[in-house]
Amino acid sequence: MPRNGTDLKPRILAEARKILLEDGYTALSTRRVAGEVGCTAAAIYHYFENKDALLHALIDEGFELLHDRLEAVPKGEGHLRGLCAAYVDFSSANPEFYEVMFHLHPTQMERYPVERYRAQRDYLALLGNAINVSRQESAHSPHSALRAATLVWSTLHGAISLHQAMRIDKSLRGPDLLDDAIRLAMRAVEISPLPSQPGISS
Amino acid sequence: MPRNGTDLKPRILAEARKILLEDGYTALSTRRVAGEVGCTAAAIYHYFENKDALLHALIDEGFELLHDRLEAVPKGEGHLRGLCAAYVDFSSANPEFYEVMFHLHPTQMERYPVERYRAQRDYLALLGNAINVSRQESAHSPHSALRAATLVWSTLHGAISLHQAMRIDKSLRGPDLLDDAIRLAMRAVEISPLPSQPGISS
Amino acid sequence: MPRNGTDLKPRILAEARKILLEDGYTALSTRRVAGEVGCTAAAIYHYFENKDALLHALIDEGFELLHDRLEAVPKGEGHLRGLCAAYVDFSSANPEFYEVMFHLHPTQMERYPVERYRAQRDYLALLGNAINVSRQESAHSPHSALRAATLVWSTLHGAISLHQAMRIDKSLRGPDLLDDAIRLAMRAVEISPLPSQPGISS
Amino acid sequence: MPRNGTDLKPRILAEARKILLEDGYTALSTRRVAGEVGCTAAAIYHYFENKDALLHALIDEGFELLHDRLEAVPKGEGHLRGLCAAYVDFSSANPEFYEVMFHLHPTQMERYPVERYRAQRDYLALLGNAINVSRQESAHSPHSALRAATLVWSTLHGAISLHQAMRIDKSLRGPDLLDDAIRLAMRAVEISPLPSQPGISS
DNA sequence: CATGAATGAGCGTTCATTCAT
DNA sequence: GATGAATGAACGCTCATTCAT
Repeated sequence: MPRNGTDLKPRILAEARKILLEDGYTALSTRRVAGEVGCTAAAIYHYFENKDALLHALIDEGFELLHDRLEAVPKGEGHLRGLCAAYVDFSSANPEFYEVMFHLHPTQMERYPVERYRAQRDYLALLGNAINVSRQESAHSPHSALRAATLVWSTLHGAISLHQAMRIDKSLRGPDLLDDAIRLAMRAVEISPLPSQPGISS
Repeated sequence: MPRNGTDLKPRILAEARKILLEDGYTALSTRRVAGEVGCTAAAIYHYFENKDALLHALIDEGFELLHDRLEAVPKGEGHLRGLCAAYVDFSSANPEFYEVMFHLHPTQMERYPVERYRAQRDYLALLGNAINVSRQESAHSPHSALRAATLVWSTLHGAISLHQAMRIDKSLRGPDLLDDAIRLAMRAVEISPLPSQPGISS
Repeated sequence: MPRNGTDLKPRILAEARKILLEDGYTALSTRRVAGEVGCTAAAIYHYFENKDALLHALIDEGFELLHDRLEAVPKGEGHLRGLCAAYVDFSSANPEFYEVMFHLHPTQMERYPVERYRAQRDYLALLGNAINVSRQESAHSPHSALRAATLVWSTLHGAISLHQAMRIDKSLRGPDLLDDAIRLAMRAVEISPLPSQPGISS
Repeated sequence: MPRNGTDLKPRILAEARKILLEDGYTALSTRRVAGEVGCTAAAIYHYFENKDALLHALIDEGFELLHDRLEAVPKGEGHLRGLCAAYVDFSSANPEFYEVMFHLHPTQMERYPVERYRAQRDYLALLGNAINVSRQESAHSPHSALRAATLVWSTLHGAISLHQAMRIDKSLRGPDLLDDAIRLAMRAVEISPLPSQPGISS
C-alpha cells in the first residue's frame, strides 16, 4: 500500500507535468520528479518503463488537452478562425507542452511510437473540416482540405515557434505577430497549387 | 602545423554540425565530437574556448552562408519572391545549420550573446527592403516593413520547421507545403493590422 | 543493505582519511577514493552530497575524537598540563585528522561553514577553563583566558606542525620537541600583554 | 633571440612569484604563468624542467629573502628578539612564500631535493648562535642550541600557521597572538629537558 | 509497493607535458 | 628560442537505470 495516501502514478505525472511546464524539458529528470513527489527515483520505474514512457504520457496529455480546447470552439461561422485562435492560445498557455509536442524530433526521441501522432492528425482533420465548410462560400480553391489545413497549421506554427524561441525583434510585440499569423492563416485556404504543376494537388 | 594531416578546426565544426543534425542538440558533446573527429576532447579546447563557443561558431557559419545566398538573389522585380525561395532552399540544403540558427532556445544556450543575432536582423532588413519596394505597386498595406517581414519569415519558418521535424503527413509531399508557404508568404505583405486597434500600426 | 559486504560509508571515510594522510589534500579525489574502496565514484555521492561534504565529515569526525580525548583528561590539579599532553598525543596518534582539522586553508575549502569550527572553539574553552583554575594559584597574569588559551594552543600546534611536515632536523628527536613545547606552553599562561599597550588586555 | 626584449627566464620567475603571492599555490599553473608573461606554456619548459622546478626556484627565492632579512637584524643585545620579530614580519609580508616554504609536505612535492632545505637549517643556525650569546647572561639551560632554536622556531611557526589558516577567534587580533608568541619564544631558551629523562638532551 | 544501494556511462573542463617545426 | 598543435589523464559531478530486499 502506498505510503503517501494516494496512488503514486497520477502524482508522478502531475509533478512531471509541473516541472515540464515550469522549467522545461531539460529540467525533467527522474531524480527531480522523485524528489518533488517524495519517493525514490526507482519508484517511478514501477509505473513507467523508462523516462521516455513518462515523457510520452505527458505528450499524450498535451494532445488531449489541445484536442479538448479545439473541440470546445463553437462550430458554425467563424469556426476556422476560432480553431486558429484556440491553437495559438494553447501554445501561449502551455509553451513547454507545445515544445515537446511539436518541436521534438523523432530522432531525438526514438521510442515515441509513430501512431501516437494520431492526435496531431485529429487536429488536422478538424481543421480540414472547418476549411471545407468555409469553402462552400468562397469555393475557388482546388486544394485538398488536408493540404490547406497543413498550410494553415504551418503558418500558425511558424509564428509560435519563432515567438517561443525568442527570435522576434524586441521592437515587435509577440502577440502582434501571432495575430498577424492568424489573419494570414485565414487566407491559406485561398492558396492554389502552382499552375505550372497541374495535377499534383488532389 | 597539424599533426593529423588536415587542419582540425574545420573538421571539428563539420562533425559537430553532423551530430547536431543527426541526433540533436543534446547529443552534441565535446567528447563525441572528438571521437568522431579522431582527436582528444582536450584538442577541441585548443580551437574553441568552450562548448558554447563551438556552437556559436556553428551558428555564425550558418548565418554567413544564408547571407551569401540571399545577397545572390537578383534585385528588382520578383526580389521578394526570390528571397523567399532562396530562404527555403537554404533550409533544405542545410537543415543542420537551420536547426541551430532558428530552433535552439536561448535557454538551452544561455551564453549566446544577443548582438550575434545581428545576422538574423540583417536578413529581416533585406526582406523589409524588398517588401517596401514591392509595396510601391500595391501600396495598400499600412504595415511597417519590419512587421511584415517578420510575418513573411515566420510563414516560411513554419513550413520548414514542420517539414524538418517530420511532422507532415506522409500523403503530402514536403516540397508542396514549402511551395504553398512561399505563395502564402507573398500575401503576408497585404495583411493589415487589426481594424479594432487603430493607430497601433505605423 | 549493501551489495558489497560491509557498509560503504565508513570505508569511504577511512580511505579518504588515508589518502589525505599519505598524499595530501590535493590527492583527495572522488575517483581515487572510489578506486581504493572498490566502488564507483558515483557511489560516493550516495553518502555525501559532494566532495566537500566528505571532507567536512572527516573534519567533524576528527573534532569529535579530539573532544572525547580531552574530556577524558582528569580534572583538578594538572588539568592544563594534561590537556596539553592529550592534545599532542592526539596529533601523534591521528596525524591525518590533525592535518584536515588545523592545516587546511579555508581558501582550499571555501564551502566549509564557519559554525562548524565550533568544535575548535569548544576545545579552546576547555583550555581557557583550565587556565583560569591554574591561575588562582599564580594569579599574576592579566591575560584573558581566551588569549592565553590560544597562545597555549599555538605553541603546541607549532611543534606538531613542523613535526608532521618533517621539517625537524634529523639529529633532533621529534618527541623531544613536542615535550619541550608542552613545557613551554605551560608558561604561556604567564605571558603578559605588552606594557607599552596598557588597557588593551582584559 | 627573445621576442619580448628581455630574457624570458627572469620574467617567468617574476610572474610566477606574483601569482604565488597574490593568488596562492593552487593558482600557480603553467598556463597562467605563460599567459601573464605573454608566451606559450611550452616556452616555460625551456627554462624549467617542469612545474616543480619552477616552484623550487621560488622556494629558494623565499629562503634567500628570509635569509637576507635575518642577516639584516642588528647583532648584539636583543639579537634573538630581533630575529623572532623579523621572522614573524617575513611571514606576514609574504604569506604565500611562507606557505610553500614551511607548510608543503615533502610528500606533496616529492621532487624537492632534501639538501635544499639547507636554507632552513641556516636560519636555525642563526637562531642557535643568538641563543648561545643570550645564554651567557642567563646560563642555566643545558639545552643544545639547536634544540632550543627549534623550539623558538616552532613557537613562532605555530602562531603564524594558525593565523594564516584563519583559525584564530575573531575576537582576538592576529597581531596580538603573534606578539605573544614572540614573547613566549624568548622564554624558550630557558626550557630545560625533562628531569625524568636525564642524558637525552645533548 | 517501494526503498536504498550501486552501477556505468557520460558530462564539460583543466592540467602538465611533449614535440615537430 | 619559442610556437602551435595535440595528448592523456584526471577532475567533480549528474544521469537513467537495475536489483535485491
